[in-house]
Amino acid sequence: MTPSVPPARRRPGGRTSRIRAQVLDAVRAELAEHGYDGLTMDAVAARAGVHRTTVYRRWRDVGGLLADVFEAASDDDWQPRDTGSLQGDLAALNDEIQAALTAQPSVTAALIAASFRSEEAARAQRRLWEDRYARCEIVVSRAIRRGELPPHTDARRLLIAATAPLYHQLVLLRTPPDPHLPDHAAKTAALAASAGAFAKPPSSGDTSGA
Amino acid sequence: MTPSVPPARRRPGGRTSRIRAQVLDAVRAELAEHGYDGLTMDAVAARAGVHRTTVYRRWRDVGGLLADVFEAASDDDWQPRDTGSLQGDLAALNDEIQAALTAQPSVTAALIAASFRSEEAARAQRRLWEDRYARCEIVVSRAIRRGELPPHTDARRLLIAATAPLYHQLVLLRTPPDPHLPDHAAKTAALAASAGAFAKPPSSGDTSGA
DNA sequence: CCGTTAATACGACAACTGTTGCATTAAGAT
DNA sequence: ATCTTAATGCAACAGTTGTCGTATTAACGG
Repeated sequence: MTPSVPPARRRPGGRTSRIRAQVLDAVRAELAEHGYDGLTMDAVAARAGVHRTTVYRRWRDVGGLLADVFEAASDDDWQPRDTGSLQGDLAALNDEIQAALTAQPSVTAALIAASFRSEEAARAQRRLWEDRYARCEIVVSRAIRRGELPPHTDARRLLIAATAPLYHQLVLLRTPPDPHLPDHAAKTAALAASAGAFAKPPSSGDTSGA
Repeated sequence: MTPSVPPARRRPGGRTSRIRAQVLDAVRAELAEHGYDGLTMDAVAARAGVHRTTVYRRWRDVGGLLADVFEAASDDDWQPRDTGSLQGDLAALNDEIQAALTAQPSVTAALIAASFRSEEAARAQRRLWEDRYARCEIVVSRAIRRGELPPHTDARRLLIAATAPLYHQLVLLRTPPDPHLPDHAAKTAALAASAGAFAKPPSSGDTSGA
């Protein structure tokens, strides 16, 4: 019997995948245009040129649509820039975040907002965050290798400390973007990090790095 | 201290205010029970023991209900604790935030999530954030008075740096609560602050604080 | 090529959402 | 106490949302 086919689609042929692409494009477009509130199953189906029942049966509800969009979002080869310094890397990262969140319209911001509408979408989004922060950890290991940071620095906490203020201002507080904030948050986090604020005990059995 | 009558209600008598209280209680209860998605005008009216049309006419939609809840939330005398040190004050603040966000069920978390559903609710929430962060600025001025911080420290940025990681983890990333995070984030922010990371140029015409 | 059947389209339907006109209740004024 | 009318209750309505049975299309296998 089938050795390791993904448990999913039994007929992933041309039409099926074409309709998926049409529908996901429609979701992103509706999100960007009308925000999370304009995202109705009906509008998505109409824009995709597909019948309502097709969308209902394959994706069940708005949460299913969003989850699939998050799924598709991981399929890229993004990685953080290498600027040669920790502060520079964090600032470049923050610049990207600020640009993505303040674009008009911003699919990113709409996706974050929309993820509160369903548990399924929230799970998919959590996986995406996890993926992105994992890819960013190389920024920290590079800094350790350069001697900018003590070994056993907690990469995740440092990255969150550096990026959280941006999300807080733009997503939760919804204040207008501050052009200095990306640099400032990066600088603050780098300062605290080099002072050892994110040191963690070496994980047992791992006495010397690499 | 309300010398001028609010320009609003032409008949704020017993029944009107009683119904408002019933409805807002119902909103909070529905939010806590079923989250933002269970918050329907119909359910609120039913729980409040009020007719649907009454809710529709007075609050128009879910956004109006939420905005009124945010409005009512400012009517308290909350203020940050005074622990004697900057780090202690920030940690106490973070403990409160973490407790509010991880309560089961958490009205706070539900309100944040729900605020993405309407522009009106978002505005009301922005006013509430502004009010809370303004009340917290005394933490910074106390620290300056104690000599823990340089004068002209940017209170808002410091407070956001200290609290943002908590919101990021619990609201956006939705990771399980870390019991050490409140203290750690406070410690990190206090460290950066005392190193002058939040210094700002003295505002013109304000040469010496108070 | 043809047969099988998963995937989609279609149309009808119940349930829910929000609106409107009118009747009823009670707050504020005389 | 009585009057006025703002606020609420009531019932009927149109539009929307989600579901289901069935017909049609096209992907995969021979």
